[in-house]
Amino acid sequence: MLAEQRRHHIMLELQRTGQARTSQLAENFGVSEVTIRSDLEILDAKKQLIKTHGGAIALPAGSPAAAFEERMNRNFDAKRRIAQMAARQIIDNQSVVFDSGSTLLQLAMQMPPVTNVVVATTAMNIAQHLMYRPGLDVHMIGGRVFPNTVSTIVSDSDKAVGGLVAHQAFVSAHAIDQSFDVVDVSEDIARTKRNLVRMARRVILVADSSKWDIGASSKAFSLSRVDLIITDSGMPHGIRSRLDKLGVEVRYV
Amino acid sequence: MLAEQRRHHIMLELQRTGQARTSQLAENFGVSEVTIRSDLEILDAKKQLIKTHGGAIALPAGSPAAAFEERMNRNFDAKRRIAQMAARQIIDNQSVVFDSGSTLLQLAMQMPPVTNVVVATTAMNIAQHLMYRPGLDVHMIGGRVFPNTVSTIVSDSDKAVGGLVAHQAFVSAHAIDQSFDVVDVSEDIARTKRNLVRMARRVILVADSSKWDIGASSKAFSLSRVDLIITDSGMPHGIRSRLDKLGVEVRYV
DNA sequence: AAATCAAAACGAAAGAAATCGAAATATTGA
DNA sequence: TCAATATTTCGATTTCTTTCGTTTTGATTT
Repeated sequence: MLAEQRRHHIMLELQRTGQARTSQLAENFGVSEVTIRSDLEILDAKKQLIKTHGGAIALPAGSPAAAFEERMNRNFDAKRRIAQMAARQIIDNQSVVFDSGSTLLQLAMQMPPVTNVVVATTAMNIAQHLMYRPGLDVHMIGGRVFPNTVSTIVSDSDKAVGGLVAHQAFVSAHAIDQSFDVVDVSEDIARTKRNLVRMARRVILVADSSKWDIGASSKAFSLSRVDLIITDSGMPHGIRSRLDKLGVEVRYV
Repeated sequence: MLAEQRRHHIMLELQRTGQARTSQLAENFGVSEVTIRSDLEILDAKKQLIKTHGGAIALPAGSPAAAFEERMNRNFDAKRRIAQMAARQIIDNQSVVFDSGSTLLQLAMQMPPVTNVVVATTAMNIAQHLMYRPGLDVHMIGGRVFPNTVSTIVSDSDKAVGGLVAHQAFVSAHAIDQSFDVVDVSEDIARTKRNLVRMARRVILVADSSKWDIGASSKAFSLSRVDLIITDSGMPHGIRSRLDKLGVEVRYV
């Protein structure tokens, strides 16, 4: 049986029962568990299922918002620690820009009490989390709404927040490729991140270690444009030594 | 059963009954209570439930969101009928602007299937309702976020959607005073409505009859600027006869 | 209020199952 | 055949789960 066909059958099984165990699938198809795991990883990357410990579960039915919630849980612990460290960078009387994404939502949820801070964001869920907090002035950056991340696509940063120049921008990465460029799945999203970066004097990148050395189609900006990288220490050794030589401040949590 | 799926089922049980006991869950899933407790701890850390002695309870409904729900239910039937009529004004290949508020959210929820329609709105809840719909291009109009209505305050319409000129604007009223001006509680909100109206060639006002002949501090715009008023017939007779003489098209639902 | 008691929760340690990384081997398609 | 892709093997690591003794909690009684 061809690999592609086997993956299709995995999807069928998953749609039938809602879950599938690695061990079970390996036995059924007569291949090793490692092979099944790589199948699941591929299907997960295509957002056709959600890989879990021991197997995989079907995507939550209906709302893609539920799917976002599920993805929020991935690498949750690393994201939380990264967000905690990032939150400490925010001080009173500052204006900050928040990108969208699960790590940034975590950051919003962990934000310490501050006074007179302006937050501008493209993410609706972040705006809704922060808008009731005292001491915060929350601005939604307008643009076309992108359902996957519940956030807006920004075409031109000048018009974004009336020419606001922020002290700091907190940006996440979908992936970081071999030449140390922050890349994303579409030019729209890449351009948005590029514009957010342009809005701030200091750029802080938050990225858990699963993002390193992965390619994607559209370049957003180079790591050299970043002032501080907050990540966890789970990336391959080669990456880490190159990163330390780059001259950008890196903090491992 | 996979661990991840068990946690999902715990959430379902919690949403159904509002609470769950550790002992009960352990028995149902056939695992030890320690395992259930670790599940609850993980879910608690993700703020999906609140762990208590003996089990867990569902998250309390957010108070400000609940207040909006409350407003939504007031005069619900009239709002729904008004929204239905308003929805019929939207046709293919148009661009429309939606104000925020409960009647407009109703309108978004009742929107018929259309193709190639651009919707620009200041209301985050409306944007989130519409963003998954095919045939729609949803734009969030940026600005400072106003918690009461979960929407943005627009300071300058020119910068709002890159100079978008819409075919129609659907605007709600907080109140309409004796001189037939649409008025609101703050200058910020009034200015926002004024800007939305300015963005469109045709203005449609949706207002249930409880809004008539009530004063408020800040004028948004005059009724003479409106092309079509959709309301129910519950207002005082004096108002209605004056309204019919105004020269603006009025539909009663 | 203070004392009491059973149920529940916690901590640590250990066992089992599953995953990951890397290198070796097999299969496929031009 | 060659190169690219798929698959397996194997040891190290992580995650999940349970057991058991101790501590905490919440309700009841004094």
